[in-house]
Amino acid sequence: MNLPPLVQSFVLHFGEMGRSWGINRTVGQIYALLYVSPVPLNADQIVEALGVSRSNVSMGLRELQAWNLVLLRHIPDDRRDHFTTPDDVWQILRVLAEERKKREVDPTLSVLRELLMQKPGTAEEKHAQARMAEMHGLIEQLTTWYDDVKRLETERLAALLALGAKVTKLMEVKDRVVSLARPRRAKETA
Amino acid sequence: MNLPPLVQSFVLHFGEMGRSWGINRTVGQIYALLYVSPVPLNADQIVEALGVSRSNVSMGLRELQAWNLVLLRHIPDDRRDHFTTPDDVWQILRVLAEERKKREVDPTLSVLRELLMQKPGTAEEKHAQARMAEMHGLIEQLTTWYDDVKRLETERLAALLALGAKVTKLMEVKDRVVSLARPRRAKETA
DNA sequence: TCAAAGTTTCAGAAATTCCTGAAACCGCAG
DNA sequence: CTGCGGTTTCAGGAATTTCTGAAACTTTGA
Repeated sequence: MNLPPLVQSFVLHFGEMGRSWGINRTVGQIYALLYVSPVPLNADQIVEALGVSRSNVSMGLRELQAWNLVLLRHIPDDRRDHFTTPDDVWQILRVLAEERKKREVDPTLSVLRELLMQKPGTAEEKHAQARMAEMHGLIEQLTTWYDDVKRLETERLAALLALGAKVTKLMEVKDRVVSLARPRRAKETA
Repeated sequence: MNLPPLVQSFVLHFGEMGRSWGINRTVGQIYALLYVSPVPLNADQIVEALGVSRSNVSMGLRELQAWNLVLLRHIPDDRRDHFTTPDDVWQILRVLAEERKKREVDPTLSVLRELLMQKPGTAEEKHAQARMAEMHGLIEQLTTWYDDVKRLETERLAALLALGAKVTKLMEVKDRVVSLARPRRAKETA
């Protein structure tokens, strides 16, 4: 591996991190390299930079494409494919969230749904099913929220983030306003 | 493996899922089993239920404890340790988020911070550092938000979730109210 | 149509991770 | 102290994943 030290540390870290992250070392390194590179790179340049085999790079790039984490760039007068990462980090975040959901959450959700359809035989199964229902409910809430939020433009999303827990303040205010606006009845909170 | 079919499917699914999830098959299975079990189980019962070796179960339980995903339960007049999962799914969610952050995000954040302190030599390094700064900024925003939100009680958190993207509506309302309340100057949005 | 440049596939070698059985360990009751 | 019920550790074999080099395939320009 022949890279400026700063870049090298970054690349190596991503390689290791990839592990706890569902992608392999090489894939992590390729991504990191493309992420910090000022220009799109072709496969051979990646081979050169990382010191891994050509085929390994090829497979890595395929995987990153499957994750929608790299883009193909055509350089004029060069037949070879060149690769970059999307450069807006928010965009990257969205892609990442979407892909992980697809891989880690959706399959579980569908298994749960299926199991919840079945008739429990024993009391034990009944209990198990109740627990599964709890899990299913939570995951469904989370994904609904996510589907909702992911549609926001970046600017609004950022604003929301910045607000953080203070949103609850906003909610309190709203509740108060609402209950002022119409005569108080029993405990009702919109 | 000798389990009611419903439970078995669930357990097997978690075993497979564990893969894309940073834990190994056995650990996933143990967790799933404890999650749906109506009573705390001891190690031998787990061995029996899953058909894996005693030592494998022992290691699995250790790992789950490291993740704070299982609880030790003492059953009167029984020397053996019994295990369950926390039963509030929201609680589980919190633990999970916390642990994953600790493992997947914090190390990256600290590497980034370190690399950002260094003086870039070449122009290439300078660009790389700028990219790292972007990434660092985003991650920091996200973790700040997370730290903020994780402190909310479950009820509020759920309310927030339910609101979903509608929060932005709330924000718009607020902006309008604020700008009504005081005389309009230049473009200022609190 | 062919050759050259580039890319992908794939079988098996290398590396890593997971799992097991045996042995060591621990705490306690007798 | 000793034996027992119980738990943990660990070396090495099994299984899985990752990586490589060679061969096959594709595209393009002449």
